[in-house]
Amino acid sequence: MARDAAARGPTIRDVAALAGVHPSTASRALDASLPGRIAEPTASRVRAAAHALGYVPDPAARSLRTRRSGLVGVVIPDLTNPVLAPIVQGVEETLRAAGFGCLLADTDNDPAREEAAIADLEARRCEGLVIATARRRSAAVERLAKSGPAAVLVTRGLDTGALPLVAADDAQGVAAAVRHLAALGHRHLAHLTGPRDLSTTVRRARAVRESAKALKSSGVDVVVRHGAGFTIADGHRLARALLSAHPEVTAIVAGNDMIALGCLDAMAEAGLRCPGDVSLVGHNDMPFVDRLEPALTTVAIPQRALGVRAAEVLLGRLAGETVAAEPLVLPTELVVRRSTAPPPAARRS
Amino acid sequence: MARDAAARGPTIRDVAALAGVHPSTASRALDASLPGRIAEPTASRVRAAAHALGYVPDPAARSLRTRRSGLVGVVIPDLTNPVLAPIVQGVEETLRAAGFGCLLADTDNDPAREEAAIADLEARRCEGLVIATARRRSAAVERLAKSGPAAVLVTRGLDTGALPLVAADDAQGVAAAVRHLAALGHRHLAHLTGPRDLSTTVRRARAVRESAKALKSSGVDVVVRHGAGFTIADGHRLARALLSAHPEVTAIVAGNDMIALGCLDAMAEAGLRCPGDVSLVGHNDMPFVDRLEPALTTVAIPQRALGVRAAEVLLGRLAGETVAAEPLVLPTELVVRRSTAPPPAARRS
DNA sequence: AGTCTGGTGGCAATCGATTGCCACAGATGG
DNA sequence: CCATCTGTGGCAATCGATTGCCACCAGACT
Repeated sequence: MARDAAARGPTIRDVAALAGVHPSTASRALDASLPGRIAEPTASRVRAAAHALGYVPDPAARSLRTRRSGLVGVVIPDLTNPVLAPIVQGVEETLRAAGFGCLLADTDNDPAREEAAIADLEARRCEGLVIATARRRSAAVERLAKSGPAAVLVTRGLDTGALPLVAADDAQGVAAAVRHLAALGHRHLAHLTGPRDLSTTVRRARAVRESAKALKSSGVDVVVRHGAGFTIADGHRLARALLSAHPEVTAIVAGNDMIALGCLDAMAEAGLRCPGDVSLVGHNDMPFVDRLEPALTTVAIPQRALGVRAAEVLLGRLAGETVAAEPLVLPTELVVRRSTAPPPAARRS
Repeated sequence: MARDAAARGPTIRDVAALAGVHPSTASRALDASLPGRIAEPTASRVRAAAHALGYVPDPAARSLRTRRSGLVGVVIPDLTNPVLAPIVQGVEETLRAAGFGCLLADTDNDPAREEAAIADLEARRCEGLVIATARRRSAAVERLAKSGPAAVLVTRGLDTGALPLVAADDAQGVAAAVRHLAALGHRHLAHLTGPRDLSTTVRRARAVRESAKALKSSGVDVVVRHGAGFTIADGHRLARALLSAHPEVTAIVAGNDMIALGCLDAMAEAGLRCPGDVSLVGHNDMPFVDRLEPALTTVAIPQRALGVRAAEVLLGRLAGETVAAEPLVLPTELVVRRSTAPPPAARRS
């Protein structure tokens, strides 16, 4: 009974017949990019016929002929990371408004799955790719600069800069975080972050180092530690090790909010209070971190705007525009909440 | 320079030529569902040729001929609702493993956009639809029971039951919540929830009422209030009104975790402590509610499993199986954390 | 009056894979 | 020795929309 899926809809031939014209005329009449190609009386007759029949062009047939699929692939590392939701939303909304469909692929942070996902999306003839999973050097992603569909990276860029990147101005945000902590009186900072093969990691780590160096005359120093990933568990491990190895540290700048969450766990475990004993700054301002205990001070990135801009850059490329080689950098902002405070007086060195 | 996208890949004709066979033979040799149709030596020659050329069949051409697109549409109300992320992940992973691509559509909780999204997904010839946005009576969704691609609903069902539904056993979870509160000593409960046109809302509300009624002999009563949506703001409004109109209420069962968050805001505003003054139970156990202050007691639903099962049911339908008319109900579990406690003695009636 | 031009619309090829039907060869059996 | 059968592969139609090219017509200009 559920076999009647073969009920095919009307074709352009049906429309043409009803309107009393040739199929090619019907096709042109319905093509909005050809204004005036078909005389108005004829065109409106065709439109009326199409409407009467409920005609919807077959995308497969159209795609076969035009070599365009109307599809864009969106490759993300982990949908359950709340920071990605607004980004994907921005991408989807912008692309949909432009008539593209979004094929979603979650790689679970696995390079092998990323490569498979890109291959699959290519096989499906996506016209463009929005990639949020890129590692600094990734053969699969780099190849897209040479062949394959147009690709735009969000947040995570390539060392070679071979593909357009839309990212937040992490450096500025992180520098603000370091200055904020220094101004509160902290002198021994730590930066706990993710793996070195992600551009976000190195950008943020470099910014932490540089802004600490700029404050060296005030006695500020920083220890940087890299973990295997950007997860709560990674943050937990990193912070546990740090707190025992470097008891002098009174403030942590986390590589992202997930790591910050892990830091909170480690502090609780060690009997340290935040911000009483150790201050903490996150990164990304993902949803709900303002409702944590303590509400997290963090570097806010324009999540939705990142998605929107990435989609816009992609649309530009698809329209033939040449994109700037420089990454498109969107402003960040340090959001000060309750997880940062002056260091405990007793510890002050 | 970015204009060489016309570089078409090899076609089955090229493969056939290289293997020295007819294209139709090549097609059959590459079709895994036709074992033995082509003699093994020939078939392996074709496979070698395909591999050597890096042949990838053109989905448009295949789709045109076979009337199958390999696409499934996923319609969700709001990607930034964390409860959806694991569901979508489960759907995507299961569908991908079965060879389908996921076209994502976010409706922003807007029925008009839902209808548009469904129409678009149909126009793109999706073979199936996973819909998480259904209202109890929705012409656009109901029509899918009669025509259009196979559809499966997640979480939110239709009154008519015309489409298969995969949902959590809310009734059981909510009943456990009510019993938990009653056991703690609460007598005046409230249920603050979403709009009546969502099946989840009525399921949960009914379960609250019924389990309260079962405890009526113990003096338990409940007031139920419906809001416009399932957002934090809705919860906030609802709770503010409730707390002033019903000061006797000492425990709130929220329709979902977002509403619970809003309740927390309203309590803070009213100078009430949770759980000191008012206890609170959420629903869904979305990510991070265990890290709130206070950690939220909530009804956990098997989020990822819901997505997986929904995808499996859809795959079954696509394979021609007849699906049960009864909704597929997955077990829930009350997760007791810190937002529930005995009522303040002073208030006890 | 003849030719040119611009505006419309039709014709047919084309995109690439699939599949119903047919043909041929070799094997089997009567 | 012929008829039938089975296994293998080829032929050509087909899916539906698009588009390069051509044809026709009316009006305009010389």
